[in-house]
Amino acid sequence: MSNPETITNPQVQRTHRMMLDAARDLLSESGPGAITHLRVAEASGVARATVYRHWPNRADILLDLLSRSADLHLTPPPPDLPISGRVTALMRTFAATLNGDGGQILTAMIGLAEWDDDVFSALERMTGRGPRSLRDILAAGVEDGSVQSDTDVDLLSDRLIGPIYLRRLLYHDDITHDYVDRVVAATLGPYLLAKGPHRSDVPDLF
Amino acid sequence: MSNPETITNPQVQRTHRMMLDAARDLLSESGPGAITHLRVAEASGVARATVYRHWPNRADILLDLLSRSADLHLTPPPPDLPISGRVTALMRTFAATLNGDGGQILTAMIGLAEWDDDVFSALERMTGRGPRSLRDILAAGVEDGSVQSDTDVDLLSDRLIGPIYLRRLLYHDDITHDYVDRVVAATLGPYLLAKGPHRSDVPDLF
DNA sequence: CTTAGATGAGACATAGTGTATCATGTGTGT
DNA sequence: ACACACATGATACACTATGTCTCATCTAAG
Repeated sequence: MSNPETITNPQVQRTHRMMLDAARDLLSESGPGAITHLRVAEASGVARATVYRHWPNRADILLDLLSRSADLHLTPPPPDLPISGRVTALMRTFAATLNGDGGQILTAMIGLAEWDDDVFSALERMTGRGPRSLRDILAAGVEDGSVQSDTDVDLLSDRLIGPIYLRRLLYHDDITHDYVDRVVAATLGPYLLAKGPHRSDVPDLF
Repeated sequence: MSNPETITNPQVQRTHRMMLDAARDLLSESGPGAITHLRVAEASGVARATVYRHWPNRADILLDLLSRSADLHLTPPPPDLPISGRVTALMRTFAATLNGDGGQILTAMIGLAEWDDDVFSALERMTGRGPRSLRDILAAGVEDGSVQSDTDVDLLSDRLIGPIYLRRLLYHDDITHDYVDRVVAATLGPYLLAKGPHRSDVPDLF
């Protein structure tokens, strides 16, 4: 039961999904405070003890929800795009996740993670230290000479992602494509080396 | 009782402070989940009903704690420093707040703010949309010609603060002076116009 | 000294936690 | 088809916390 991936028993899968669906509804309707074993049991029609059997702690329910709904394992953009295009594409996808349910669950977990080490490590596993893909793209840029060679890739990644999180977590604003584009242009721009025709605008990917 | 500032009754002030002290201890020892009316009452020796009389909701206790302990109304640095120095000084002060108790309470409140509008507006009031002082400094820089005239001050402020929050909220890393300095150098640097001898390093203020 | 207001003490109904037991139902392998 | 393993349902229990209420007592201010 601890490894939901390896469960084949259809009975278990059925109840698990029923409870998760109920939990998802509770979350979007009334927030994370509404996610209790009791309410999930009542909302899903499952016995209360069964909810405890699937998730011993409340945080585990949220964790389970996040790992499913929030697609934080971002699909890497096509490598034939120029670096700036790949970075923009990745960050727009990331922004879309934050704008949706994922952002809500993520916010709740960031609060929980402050005092619960289990939640923190799970969170770290999912968010990564800034999406790894982003740093991979930047490193590839350094490799092929389109990004300055002395670039601190980790710091640049933080500087790209930081404003996005800030806007979502503290301002509660939707992260628009325009905002992403302006952050990328201002932050990544100075590190780009002219390779082919220089384009200050970003490709219209979506 | 709703306006703690206007209370003159020493009896009320006494019990209020006793409860706040107990709440502060509970928070740093066991996290925000430990802050319940019951525990605050027990830890402070005050009647349980009195705790409810001072703060109807749990979030109000955290709110009260944050508004006192977290010095988010940052003292503006001396105006005789160059812009880069003032920005660095302000951000180091800000980082120090986030590294301390303020960061812990802030994180808890960010989680609560997602579903509680009262908490959100209180949070917004305290954090501002990025510390106002920072944008004031940047605007002053544009004014006196030491920062490029076409600078988007709001965006630049986000890009300066974003990585700081990111490191604190998601990585749980202490925000070092070195980190602040590198963010400022990389982010603010390109917008600075040479005025007097250019210094890429930052003043050693602390 | 008197009075308004705050606190202390305790009761009450309700919600949620975490564990335990036992009967019943479901899936899997023989 | 059958038996066994296992998950679930139902229920009970002790415990913690919420939120409201009442009334006696204490404190501060006029």
